[in-house]
Amino acid sequence: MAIKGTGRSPRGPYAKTAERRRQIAQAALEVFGARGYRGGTVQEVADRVGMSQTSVLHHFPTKAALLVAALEHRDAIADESPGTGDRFAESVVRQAEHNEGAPGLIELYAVLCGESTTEGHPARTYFEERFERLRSEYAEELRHLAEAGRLRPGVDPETAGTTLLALWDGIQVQWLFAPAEIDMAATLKAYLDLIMLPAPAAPAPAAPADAP
Amino acid sequence: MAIKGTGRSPRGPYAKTAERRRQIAQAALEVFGARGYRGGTVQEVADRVGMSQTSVLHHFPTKAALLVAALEHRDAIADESPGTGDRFAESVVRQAEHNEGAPGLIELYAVLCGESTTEGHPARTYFEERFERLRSEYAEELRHLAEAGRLRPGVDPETAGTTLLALWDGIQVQWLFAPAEIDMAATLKAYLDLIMLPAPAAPAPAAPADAP
DNA sequence: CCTAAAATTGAGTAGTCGCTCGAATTTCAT
DNA sequence: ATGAAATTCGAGCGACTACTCAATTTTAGG
Repeated sequence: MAIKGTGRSPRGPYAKTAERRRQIAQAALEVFGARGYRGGTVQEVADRVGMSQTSVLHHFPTKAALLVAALEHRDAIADESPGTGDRFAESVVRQAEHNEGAPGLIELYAVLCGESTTEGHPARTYFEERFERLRSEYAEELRHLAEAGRLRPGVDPETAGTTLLALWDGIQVQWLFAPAEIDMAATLKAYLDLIMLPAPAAPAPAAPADAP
Repeated sequence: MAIKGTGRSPRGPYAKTAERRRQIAQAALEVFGARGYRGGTVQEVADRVGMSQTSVLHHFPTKAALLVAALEHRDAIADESPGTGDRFAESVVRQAEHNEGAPGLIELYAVLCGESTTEGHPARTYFEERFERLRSEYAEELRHLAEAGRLRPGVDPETAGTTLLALWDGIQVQWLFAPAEIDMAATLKAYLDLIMLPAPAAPAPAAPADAP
């Protein structure tokens, strides 16, 4: 039998194709980050990879598909699942510091986030789902911290989660306009310090030590 | 001499012109809010006012000028100078509640804020200046509150001002994606309650009143 | 009323964009 | 090697864009 694996007769992609697609996605990330989706062009992406516009559209059939590829590529690079428990605040701050070193990621995020609120924008559902997912992830993490007594009394985990997400997005935009004046990580840390209580210095002793 | 006032011979604008320009600016606000600057068209603005594209460009010579007019029109409608002292927090929350009733203003702001971070965007300096102005306004207001002992110890006025601004912008974006789930005013109030201390119940009596 | 400035408009221009089509070239299992 | 599939590309299409120009209509000062 000449059939190998499933009986699909068409040949698969060539060896270098995966790498080519990654190059295109990276270029799309940079172009849409610098010019927006509506402002960027397929030609510009092609130029950056050094190939023809037609070839780019061979790998990603439409401009919208190119945007989706750019967003997925960004996810693969930027998004790190937040630490839990004690490490939650720490990991949020660390990721903010890390992103500061890759401005292209922040640009893409900020530009498309605003642009995608417009009618019929291909990234709309991406951001809708992302916001809902992150809100519930943050809220759950903060709920655990509250149960552990690490949250300042009166702080609502859902509200604080929404606030943290909004603050993060907002501070990125301000940073893009004035990178010298804005310290993203410090601002996030200040908010987290506000809603969180310091860990007990040591495992709380069952009974206070007697004074001699 | 036939010269009247300053010696300008050309006639001024007609009576209805000011109103026409306001209509155009309002339409531009709606169009750019719903489609963005790059996604919106001059023709669409003209259609909404019910006049030809050429006439719109007679009043505002370029598309960029149309955007500036839309932003200035928004400022005239939306921006209210924040109250001072005790009324600062109150007025921030009130303005958030008020804006919720005019989604077009929030759309324009959110869309253009992100879009204007891109290269050569005509609204870039508008947002640069706006952010810097609001940061210093908020910081100064919070500094006064700190001097009055109304700020929680350890809260830095500059950081809190930047945070408030970032939070406000970020929560607007989340609200645009999920208006049913997000309460902008409540989220802002929760942050303000976190950084502020309640006013002393009454002017501290010099001496406790005697009980008969 | 008259007339010059202001406002409005239809037609048109040059340019750009996403995308298609057919052909040439490269890859790679046989 | 060979040939079919995968990839690349030049040419071009149709639609849309901001903006211009010349001509007409409306306004209002004298």
